[in-house]
Amino acid sequence: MDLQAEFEALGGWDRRRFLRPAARVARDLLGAWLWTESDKGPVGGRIVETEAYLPAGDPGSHSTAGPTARNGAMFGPAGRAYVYRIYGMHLCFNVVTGATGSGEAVLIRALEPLLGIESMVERRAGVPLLQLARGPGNLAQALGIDLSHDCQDLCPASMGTDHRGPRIAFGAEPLPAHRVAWGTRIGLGKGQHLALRACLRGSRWVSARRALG
DNA sequence: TGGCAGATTTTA
DNA sequence: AAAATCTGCCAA
Repeated sequence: MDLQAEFEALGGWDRRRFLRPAARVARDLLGAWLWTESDKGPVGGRIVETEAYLPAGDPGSHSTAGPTARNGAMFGPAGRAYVYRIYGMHLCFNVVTGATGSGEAVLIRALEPLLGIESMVERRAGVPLLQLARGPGNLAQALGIDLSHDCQDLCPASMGTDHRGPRIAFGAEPLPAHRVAWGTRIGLGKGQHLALRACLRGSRWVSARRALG
């Protein structure tokens, strides 16, 4: 099927898909479409790499010590964005999951660019196609995600013409289990032992190749 | 291909 | 002081 046709055939977003535990949502998001709207239409692609951050007992999660000014979105309803600045210069984009107040989310680490590639090239200034949206900071830049999107609802009842923020739509069919590879999360000081990083097995678009199951 | 330093600023 | 990162530079 043609890419544009595949994109248009997506049912749209569904908040119920985000009400599940983060590790489950991390898996379900592989193969889902993530995009933002621009003057020239949708900009984004197919998600190939995610990381789950658990509500409790996860020392690697921002939510581990309870709500703060930064992580407030994590304790809000599922299906909203959690966007934060890291290392003083990059942004990371997450989807809040689970029950309201539980403090869990899924970090979107990489996607396969499929929609509005020209816009991503423009934003990423001379970067090769392979690296357009590889790694969470790069992905946020390619899609034009910024701090104003923090706490934004990814699943509005209707999409007004002025909606520019990120959107996610799941594919009709779930990805078969053998297409999913799990590994440990990247860049953490604590909680490194947990295998909560999900990758589309064999995808060239993932951000790191190390130790996938 | 792999390791490391540097950029840069908010956060707890 | 450390951080859910990225890039360029170096060595092998």
